[in-house]
Amino acid sequence: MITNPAVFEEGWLPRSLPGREAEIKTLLRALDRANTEEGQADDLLLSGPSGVGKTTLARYGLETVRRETGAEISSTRVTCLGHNYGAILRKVGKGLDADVHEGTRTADLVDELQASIDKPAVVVLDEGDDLPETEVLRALSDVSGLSMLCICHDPDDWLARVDEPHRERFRGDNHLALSRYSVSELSTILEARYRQGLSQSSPPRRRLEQIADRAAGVARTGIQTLRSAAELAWERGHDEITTEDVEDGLEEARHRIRESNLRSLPVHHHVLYEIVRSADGWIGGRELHNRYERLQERVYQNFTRQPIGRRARRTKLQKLQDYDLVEAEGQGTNRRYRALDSGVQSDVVDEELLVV
DNA sequence: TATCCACCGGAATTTATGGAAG
DNA sequence: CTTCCATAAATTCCGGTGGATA
Repeated sequence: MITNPAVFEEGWLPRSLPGREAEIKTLLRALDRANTEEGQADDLLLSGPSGVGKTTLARYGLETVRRETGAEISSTRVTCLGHNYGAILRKVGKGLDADVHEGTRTADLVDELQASIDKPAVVVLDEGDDLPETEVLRALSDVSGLSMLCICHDPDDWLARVDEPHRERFRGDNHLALSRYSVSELSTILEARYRQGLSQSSPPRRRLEQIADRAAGVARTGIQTLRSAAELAWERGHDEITTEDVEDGLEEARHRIRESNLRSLPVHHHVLYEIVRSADGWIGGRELHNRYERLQERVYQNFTRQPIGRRARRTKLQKLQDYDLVEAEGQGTNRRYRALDSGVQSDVVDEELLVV
């Protein structure tokens, strides 16, 4: 039975990060430069697939350097997704308690930031893949005492969009590329969560390894699977988590993650997703577009948004793949799509509207 | 085999929108 | 208020690819 649900929450900060020793060392060295005469930490790029602990590592590093060196470093985390230059800088300002308010002009934001900084500050720019312009990086790097910790999925793609002079700041030791965990590492992580969130007794290592293996080294999936599996074991009256609990727990965990992914997307994605899902199996590009065009008038009359063209639809379909909602295979005219979990359905687009 | 057609996705270009300036 | 501007989103354009047809 789960005694401490907080252990399985997204924002839980563990006491240690097994399997990330080398990365922590590099991270702490970069942050520790705030304690030198420069009074500013090194800029850093943190990259890796989703769910492997990029955000957690950043938080851990900041906590640790504050605790171990007694350094006064202020920090704030900003999610870049869907925000522009002004919005991001305002969030940074508010996060660092700068004198930034409604009336502050965008042009004055950098000055306000500079004026309010009296000790080293670190801005964590999360979800950096969608950071639209490099203008934000340029502006923030102009502020002395302030450094950036950028988080993204694909470092090559991210670096390619950063202009040349800034690119060098995020290379070599200033780029930490996190990979998925090994089964042994993730098992150790799960063991700690088990002890803190479930029961004092040590769980069977084999079961934890099974979860780690099924989660393919993705910590978020593994932790959520452990949570669901434990709940299922309790409901089913088992003393211990069984293989079956793990398999069903994995499904539940994936289902939850996908539902929350779909909810975060706008209307067009929902329309396309529901068309793919209603196909009940693979659907070719040609038929997908035909259905969209046949249904668009009816489906979109409930929304302010207008239907989009074919090229834009492909972009949305790519996003659905990135969000683990749809898979695609084949090239050219051969390409086809399929919903990964047909149980995940949109609460925005009514499936009744899709009936041909 | 040669030719045509449709789809994919990168890149360039245009359009829409929201905020700031006058 | 209107005009101007910056940015994100959508469209247009195009080379690559694969299936169909003769």
